[in-house]
Amino acid sequence: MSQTPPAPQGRSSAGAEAPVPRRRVNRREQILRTAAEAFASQGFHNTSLADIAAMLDITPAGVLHHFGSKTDLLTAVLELRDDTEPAPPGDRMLDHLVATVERNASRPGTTRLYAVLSAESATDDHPAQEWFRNRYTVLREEIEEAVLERLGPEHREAADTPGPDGRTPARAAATAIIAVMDGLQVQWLLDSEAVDMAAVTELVIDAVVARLSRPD
Amino acid sequence: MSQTPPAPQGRSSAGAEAPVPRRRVNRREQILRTAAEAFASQGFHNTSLADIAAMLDITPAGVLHHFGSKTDLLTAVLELRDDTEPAPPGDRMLDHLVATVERNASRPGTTRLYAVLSAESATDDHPAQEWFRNRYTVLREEIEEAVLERLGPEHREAADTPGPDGRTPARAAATAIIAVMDGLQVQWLLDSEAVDMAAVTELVIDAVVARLSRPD
DNA sequence: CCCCTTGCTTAACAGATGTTAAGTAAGTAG
DNA sequence: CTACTTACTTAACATCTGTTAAGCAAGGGG
Repeated sequence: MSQTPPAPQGRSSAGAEAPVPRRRVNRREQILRTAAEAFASQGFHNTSLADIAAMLDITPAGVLHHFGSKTDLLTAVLELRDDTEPAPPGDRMLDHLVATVERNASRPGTTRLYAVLSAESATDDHPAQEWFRNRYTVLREEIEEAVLERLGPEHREAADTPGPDGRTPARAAATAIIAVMDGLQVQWLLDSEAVDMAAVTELVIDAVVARLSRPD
Repeated sequence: MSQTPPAPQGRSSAGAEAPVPRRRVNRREQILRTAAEAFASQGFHNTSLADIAAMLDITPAGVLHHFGSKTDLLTAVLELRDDTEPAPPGDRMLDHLVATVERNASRPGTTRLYAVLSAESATDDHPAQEWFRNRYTVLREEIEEAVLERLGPEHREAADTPGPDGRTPARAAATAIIAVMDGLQVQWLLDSEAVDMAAVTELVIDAVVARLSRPD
């Protein structure tokens, strides 16, 4: 399960080293990034504190000194959103989504983190469940708004009118866009040659928006 | 993690029972279904043989008597496709997909099994990785064919012509359709009230096919 | 009646798991 | 120099992990 043997438990190997210059840089963040990497590679349940500790060359207890428990660590990792740029408001957010997907394609680590954890969170009593539930709710609202914006005033009303099930077409479109982005990640992670995430995302956004403009 | 205490390890509780009429029905299948249920609820790594054994009221070793290892169990579970009806060929397969999604919405168990395992399989050295990689490859080919069929002869050629990246529009559409179905499952598992899987799937299929008909 | 197969059990294993408590060494502020 | 804080370590824990080996009870076929 882990990638290295039990780990010799103790700084670097031999003893005649320079005492390591006591980093003043946030050790917390360093651990956080390492943990994120590990969770992305192996999922949450299949990553042990020993794995993470070994990557940092410290002991499991050393990790727990900064975060009280493994669950707390996960929570902190999820909170560490590295959206360098905030999503622009209005319908330009849809372009931003495609750009984000494109950027993700060059960073398998972050991509895997959310792809793996979001699905894992759907299991019983998973500590990240509430976090993802809330994330999807907010995302659906934001993207719905962006879709309405792009449609323009003449189609806006139709797309904003709830159907028989109480859900608006624009909301369905938003749900679809999020779903494509998520689903693509899994396919891409398994076979990156076969999938162009950004192109397919763009295709779906355009297609769905066009569909709301004229239902035929 | 498990749902019951360590499990008293031994058939039913007291001893004065009828000897249990030695089921002749395939015990293997019974175990398989139970394991599928457990993997769906908790994922593969987070499910122990003890969990599965407890649900069957036997010991972990009893489970391993039928399947040599936990990994073998997973493989067997994945092979157990319960597609009651085989997918129809031609463009009617697209309708079949929507019907399948609709049926999935009434069976959270199976839905969760594939949603959770497919994402989990994207982690390092996961035993189900090859299985899912192959599954997606085949699915993409089949759905691409169905999309071309639906487009009709007049648009077929354009959709079947590879773009600059060597991938055909129809293939991109197939990738998109699969991605939506997968992504929807996670959103739905986390918040079934908020998502109508079948409706959104249909929306995307229609929208994407229409888009291939007239690119605007 | 014997033997084989099926379906388990009990026992033991080697190792990993998250977490705790207590101690230690180094830097920092006063 | 002293007191405090930070960042760990060592040690121990209780529990769970998948897996193996050997044995036993029941039913069926001969």
